[in-house]
Amino acid sequence: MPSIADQLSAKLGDAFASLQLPRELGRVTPATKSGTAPFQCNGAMPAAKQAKCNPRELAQKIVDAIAGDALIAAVEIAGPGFINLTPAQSAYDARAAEIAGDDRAGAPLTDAPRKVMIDFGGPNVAKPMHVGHLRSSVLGDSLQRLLRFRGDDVVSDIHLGDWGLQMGHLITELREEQPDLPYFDADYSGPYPDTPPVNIDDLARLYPLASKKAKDNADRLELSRTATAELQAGRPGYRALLNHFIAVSITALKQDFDALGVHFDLWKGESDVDPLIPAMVEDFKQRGIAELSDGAWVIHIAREDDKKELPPLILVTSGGASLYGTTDLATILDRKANFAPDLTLYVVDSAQGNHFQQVFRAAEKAGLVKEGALEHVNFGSVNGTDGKRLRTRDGGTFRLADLIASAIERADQRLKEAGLAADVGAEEHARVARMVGLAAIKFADLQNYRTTNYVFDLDRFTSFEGKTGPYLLYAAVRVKSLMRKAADAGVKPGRISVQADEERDLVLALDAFGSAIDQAIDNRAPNALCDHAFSLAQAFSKFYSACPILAAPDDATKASRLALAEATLKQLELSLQLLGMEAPDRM
RNA sequence: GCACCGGUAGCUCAGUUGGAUAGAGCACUAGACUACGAAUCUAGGGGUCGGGAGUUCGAAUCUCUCCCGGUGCACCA
Repeated sequence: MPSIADQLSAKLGDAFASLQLPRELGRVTPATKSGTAPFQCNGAMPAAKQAKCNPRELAQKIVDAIAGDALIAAVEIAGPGFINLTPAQSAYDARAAEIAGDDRAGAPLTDAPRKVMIDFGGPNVAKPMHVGHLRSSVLGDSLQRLLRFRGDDVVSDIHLGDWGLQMGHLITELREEQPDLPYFDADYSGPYPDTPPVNIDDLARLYPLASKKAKDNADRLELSRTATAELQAGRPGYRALLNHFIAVSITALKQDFDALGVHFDLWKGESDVDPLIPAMVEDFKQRGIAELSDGAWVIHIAREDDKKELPPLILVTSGGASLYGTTDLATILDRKANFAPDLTLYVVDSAQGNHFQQVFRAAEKAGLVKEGALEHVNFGSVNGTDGKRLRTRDGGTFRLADLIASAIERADQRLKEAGLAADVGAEEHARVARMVGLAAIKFADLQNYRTTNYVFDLDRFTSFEGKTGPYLLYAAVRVKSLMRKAADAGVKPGRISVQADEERDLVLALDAFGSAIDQAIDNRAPNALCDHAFSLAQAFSKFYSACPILAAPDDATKASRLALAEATLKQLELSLQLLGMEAPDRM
């Protein structure tokens, strides 16, 4: 059974179609104006414009066409031509029963599943993850959950940054520290040691050192460039080192992402597509896609109607090295061969807009993909309370691991202050603090539309009051507690009969689940689902305070209200899950 | 200079793709615990939607222009 809004849309669509007007104009949405009927249709006004007639008269014809329908209890025309709709009591009861009995809590599956590749996370082998990776990870993870839930075939790839100059930096800096390692001896014929010469802390230390030196020393930079080119040309010692770097890095990253509750299907990196590059470059040269310019092979991607001058994508540098545009193109080939996605989403910050425009155009020009099959899901920056990019006290970049740890610690404090999760044992208390801390930062991140820069304020995020992750967890925990009490009292959920206003409003909130998911997916922005989860929790709170359940006057009412509570819990937990959050049983 | 992303209540942010009197949370004011978890609920004050012009029955939303903040502009990723 579709949502009440969709059922009404179908009726109104029929009515518009019967008047030779576009069916889409019959779309019914929740009313924006409180105090009127719960649903509205605005289609009469654009239709009147199109048919050059009076909108109120046209609205009247629509109303006549739907007159007497069992689904609709009342219709009225208001203002310039709004059609306000009140569904029949039976529609609420039936829809509530449907949601209560549905594992998907009323959210439909897509009827046109796609193959979607989603590229997010994108951590760097050379550098520890920082705040910037938080948004990509949290947003990308929620998107993959949403797409899968709606029925698409999804593959996620972390797309590790393990190629290019940064690797040259690591190699040359390690060489300065430990020149006697066999990896640097060009005459050494192997085998190389199995034990890595560095740990994750070494990697985190070496890269900034080299990067800083190279910044004001051209010779030092050249050293790294040469090493990069040698690595890419296949120098065995450097390849062996690269493998160590990647292995050490992945071990650490897996811990971080497990802790964050974020999953990737593929742990591929830029270096994985290196074998594809020579043939790809050769193909581009032969087909005239790539051209020689200042000693470099480039792909011109500017178009005549461009408002700005777009620089070409550099495929091969004059030094013979490939850049990240090169590996991105090769990655598109690799994914095409292994998965053939209909759509690829790149969840990467807005600053890289130019780069993706270059890559997408180059890929289209080379005929690798259909137009529109690649999409940059861009997002804004994370700022401190001063409005500038989040920094540590001494001005350094904020490590993601530290950020998460402080959120969990703050959540722990909050729980203790409120006397929550007090009698569950130390281990369970720590588990609850983790869930609350992660919910705090994930919800805070996702509730903003992705392109806005948002202010990171841990005190606000970890509050149990207001529009926060912890509040939603609390709301779910409260319903769980209610369900246990009901079980103890022998009350069982039963047939739903919507009576009170608060019950009706709760059903209306439940009814909007599917459209919230659609909106989140269509905009590639889960904030629509955050809004839904919050308004559902609010609708439940109102219902909860206005409509006693276990103390209801009769058994039928108890059973009906308990069924509503159960349906709410199911949908709330599903929503949280799609946002990458999890509620404990008690806290 | 050019381009991209922003500018909405004191603060932090939504706004279903052009609809009705622009919403939420926090903060503030006043109420409600002999109460299924009051971390809740009820009511209230608070706005030149950055400025201006245009498109039309109707604009926070579309077009143009200007102002402010952030970001990016061939061999880093």
